[in-house]
Amino acid sequence: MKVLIVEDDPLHRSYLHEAVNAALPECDTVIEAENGTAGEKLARDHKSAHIVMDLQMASRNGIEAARTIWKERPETRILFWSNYSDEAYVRGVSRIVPDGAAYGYVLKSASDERLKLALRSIFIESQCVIDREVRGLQQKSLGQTNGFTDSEYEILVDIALGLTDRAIAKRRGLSLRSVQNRLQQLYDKLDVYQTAGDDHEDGRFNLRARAVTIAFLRKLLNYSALERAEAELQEWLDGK
Amino acid sequence: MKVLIVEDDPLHRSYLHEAVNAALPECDTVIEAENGTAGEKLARDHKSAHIVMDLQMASRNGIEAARTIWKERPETRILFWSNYSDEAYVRGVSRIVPDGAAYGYVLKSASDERLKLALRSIFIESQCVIDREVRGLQQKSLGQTNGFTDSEYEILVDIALGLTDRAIAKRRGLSLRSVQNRLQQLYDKLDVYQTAGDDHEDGRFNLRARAVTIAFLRKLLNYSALERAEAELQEWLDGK
DNA sequence: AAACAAGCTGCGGGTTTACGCAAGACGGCG
DNA sequence: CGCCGTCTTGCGTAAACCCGCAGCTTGTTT
Repeated sequence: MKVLIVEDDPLHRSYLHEAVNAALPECDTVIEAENGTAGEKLARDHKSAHIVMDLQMASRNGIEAARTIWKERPETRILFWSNYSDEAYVRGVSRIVPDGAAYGYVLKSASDERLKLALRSIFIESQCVIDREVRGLQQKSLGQTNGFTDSEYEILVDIALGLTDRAIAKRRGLSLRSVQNRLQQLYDKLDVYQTAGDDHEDGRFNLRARAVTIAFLRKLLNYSALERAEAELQEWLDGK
Repeated sequence: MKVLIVEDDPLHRSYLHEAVNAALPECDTVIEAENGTAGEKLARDHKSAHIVMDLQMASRNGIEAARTIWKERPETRILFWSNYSDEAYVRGVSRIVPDGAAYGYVLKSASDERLKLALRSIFIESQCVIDREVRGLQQKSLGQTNGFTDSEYEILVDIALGLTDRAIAKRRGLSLRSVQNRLQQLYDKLDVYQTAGDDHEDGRFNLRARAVTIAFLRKLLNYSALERAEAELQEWLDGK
């Protein structure tokens, strides 16, 4: 059995290496990559079936890498090992995991024991292991209550990118009014009004900008999500 | 000699601990804190004069902590040890360092050797040690060319928070038109137009939102800067 | 089939933004 | 002192944004 580790930080990488050795005696080879790009390449070359991967990496982040890896071989088992449980990450991962694939999401703050258990569960038993904290987010995020629909999230990303209503309409194939409808819906859910008007007339917020701010503060968006969205946007722009 | 380490990540913390021991034989005590709040408290209790600190921490980030520590005892020597050289961090640090204080900014990607050297330079020789990469940013950031004035940065933060022109005017004691002037200035510097109109009429951006996006992508803003700004805003709002 | 909820769309109007134009205000400089 | 560059402010306009109202198209429920 072979395990591929994809992780930026040398300290964390060697820690993972040890953890893998300790948890999986049946594993005879461990290979390492220090960024997403290298990770993809190694996964392809070695036909890796077992991967442990960080989400936040400079060159090409974990979600990007995982997507292309899973596209090539959907049965690959991936354990995401991340510092954060940003809703943006959780949503990003949920979007790309293939049907029936075994994967895991464990926080770096988890104990050695938990990490080892997760390694065995996923790689040996093919079971999904999602950190409790992440699980909670996932439920409320994908469930309708208090969560955001895909279309709501989509428009959130669009205004975060700085598109005008008109541009969004064109991009998503909607009328201007529909875009604005969705915006209102979004403003509602993000509670932009509460913080906005308050009592006085003066403390007003710019709804559109404020929505993005709140989304950021709530980690519904983060840098990596923005980066990804920006890349998609450019792609779309080039395709006229 | 006593050294205080303030760092989230246990692995990095113990690495730092070892590095300090190796680099500073004259150091007899090392104490550790795992977040900014605890760091402040320990610094106060122990009257720490030598601190190594991460910037990105969950509970209270390094900049916040450093500010209050320096406020109480400006001669404290602090070495910032960070993963990133976001312009937002660099600017944040430059703002709070007291006149003549010895401090350092070293990236986590630096070699053991560099870290040890920095430790000795700052704590023993009272010299400032700024990572080359960070230094570059600092120069161009604070120098006028291609850098952002304080007033430009200020208004960038304000729109990133989602304030309206009117609210900004009130907050900063300016007229509406002046606020809009500064916005235009900002749009210019951020090159919002280039990406905006391009050729066609359709691909238009919402300048205000786009400026924030670009600032984020360029790491002129980041989560921690936003968080800080939001806290200041709330404070201002409460003070009517 | 009728009833209903949910989403898309056009219309209209009130507000906010973006910005050109031009008139002061302030600080250096020859 | 007068000249000049930078910053501020008011006026005015065109565009973009926010949103209530109402008519339509769906898919779902009873």
